[in-house]
Amino acid sequence: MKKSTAKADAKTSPRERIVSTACALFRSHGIRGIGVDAIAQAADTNKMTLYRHFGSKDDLVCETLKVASSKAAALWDDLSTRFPGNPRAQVDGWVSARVDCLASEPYGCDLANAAVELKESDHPAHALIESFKTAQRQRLEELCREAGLSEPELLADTLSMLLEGARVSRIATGDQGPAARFERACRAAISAHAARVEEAGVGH
Amino acid sequence: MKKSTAKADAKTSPRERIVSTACALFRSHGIRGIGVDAIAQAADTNKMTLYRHFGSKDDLVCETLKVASSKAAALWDDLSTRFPGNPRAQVDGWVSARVDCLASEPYGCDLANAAVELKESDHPAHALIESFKTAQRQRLEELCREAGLSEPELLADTLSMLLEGARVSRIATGDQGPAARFERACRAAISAHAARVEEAGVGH
DNA sequence: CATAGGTGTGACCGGTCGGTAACAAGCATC
DNA sequence: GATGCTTGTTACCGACCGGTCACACCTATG
Repeated sequence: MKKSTAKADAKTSPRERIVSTACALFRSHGIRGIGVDAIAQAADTNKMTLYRHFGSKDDLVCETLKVASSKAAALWDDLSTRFPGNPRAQVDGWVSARVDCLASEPYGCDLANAAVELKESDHPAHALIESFKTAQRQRLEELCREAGLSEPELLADTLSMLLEGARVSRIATGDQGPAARFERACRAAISAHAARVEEAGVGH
Repeated sequence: MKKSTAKADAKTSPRERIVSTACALFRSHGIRGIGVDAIAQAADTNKMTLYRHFGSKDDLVCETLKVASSKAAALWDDLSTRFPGNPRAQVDGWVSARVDCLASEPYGCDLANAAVELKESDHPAHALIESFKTAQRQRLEELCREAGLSEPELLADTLSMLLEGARVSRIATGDQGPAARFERACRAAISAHAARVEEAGVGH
C-alpha cells in the first residue's frame, strides 16, 4: 500500500536501489545536504539495510563516485566503437558527446562537485577523484597524440579545463553563460593544434 | 588572559573579525561544514554577537561572498591603473594576475564553490554569484573588444572557462593537473584571436 | 552618578545527524 | 519442518546544528 515509489517493484536489489538513489540525492541536495535515513527511505528500504551494505556514509559516497566513473568510461568505449581507427574523429566525437552531456546534465560533474564539497583532505573520495580525473586527462592526451595533433599535452589540458569550466559555469550562471560557447571554444582549440601540424609539414 | 588568538587585540570590530574569520572557515571547511558557534569562537567573540550583526547564517554567507566579490573588483582596478589606455596589455596582465591567484589560492573560487555547495535554488547567495560571474565575464569581453581582439565574446568565454576549469582542476588534481598549463592555454587562445585580426587586415 | 548601547555568558530549544542494538519477518535450501 | 541469510521495524544514542533567551558586564556620554 505504501510500498512503491516506482522503485521497489522491480527486482532490483536493495543495494542497487540505495546506490542509484544516493547518486540522485547527492546530486540534488549535495553530499552534506542529505541524510542516510532520507536516502534509505527514498530507496524504499531502511537505514539498517543501508548500513549492512555500506559501513558508513563515506563508503556509500565512494560507491556512488565509482558508479559515476564507470559511466564516464562507457563514453570512451562508445567513441572507440563508433570511430574505430580514426582518432581524429574520436576527438571531434568527444567534443560532441560533452556538448550533449552539458546540455542534459545541468548539475556539473559529480566527481568535481564532491571534490569541492568534501573538505576533509583525508576523505577516501579524494583519492578516487584524483585518479579518475588524471585518467580522463591521460586518455584525452593519448587520443590527441594519436590524432596527430600538435602539443597533445597542452591540447588535452585545454580541453579538460574548458570542460570543467563549462560545467561549473553552468551551475553558476546557467546555460547562457560561458558554457554556451563551449563547443566553439573546443573546436577552435583543436583546429589551432591541427593547423600547426600542417604548418610544420607533418600532417594531412 | 584567554582573550587573543592574535585577532582580538587589534581595534578591529567584532563584526569585521566575524566576516574575515567566516571567509577563512567557509573556505577551509565548507559553508555547510562549519557552524556559527565555531565561527564566533574563532573570531574571539560569541554566537549572540554574531546574530546581532547578521540575522542568520545565510546572511553571513552572503556578506562573505560580497567581500570576495569586492576583492575581485580590486584586481580590475589594479589592471587599469597599471596599463592605462592599453587594453591589450590589460588582457595579458589579466592572465598573469590569474596565474598568480591560481598559485597562491589552491581552494578555488569562493563564489563558484558556494554555487556548488548551496543546492537550495532559492538561497540568496545564488543571485549574488550569478550577477558577479556575469559581470566578470562582461568586463573581460569589453576588454577583449577594446584590445581589438577578434570575436571578443568567444575569447572572453574561453578565458572564463579556462580560469574556472583551472580552479576546480586544482582542487581535484592539484597543481600538476591541467591547471599547470593554464597560462599557456590562455596565451594561445589570445594569440589565436589576435592572429585572425591581422589576417583580416585590421591590425597593427 | 545615571543612562544607554554594544558586548559577553551560559543555558536552552527543537531538530537533525551518523550510527547501533534488539528483535521480528520473509524466504530459500536442505 | 528446521536452518540460515537477508531484510524490515523501532527505538535509541550522543553529538551537533541554527537560533533565542535572560542577564551580567563594560564603557562612553550626558
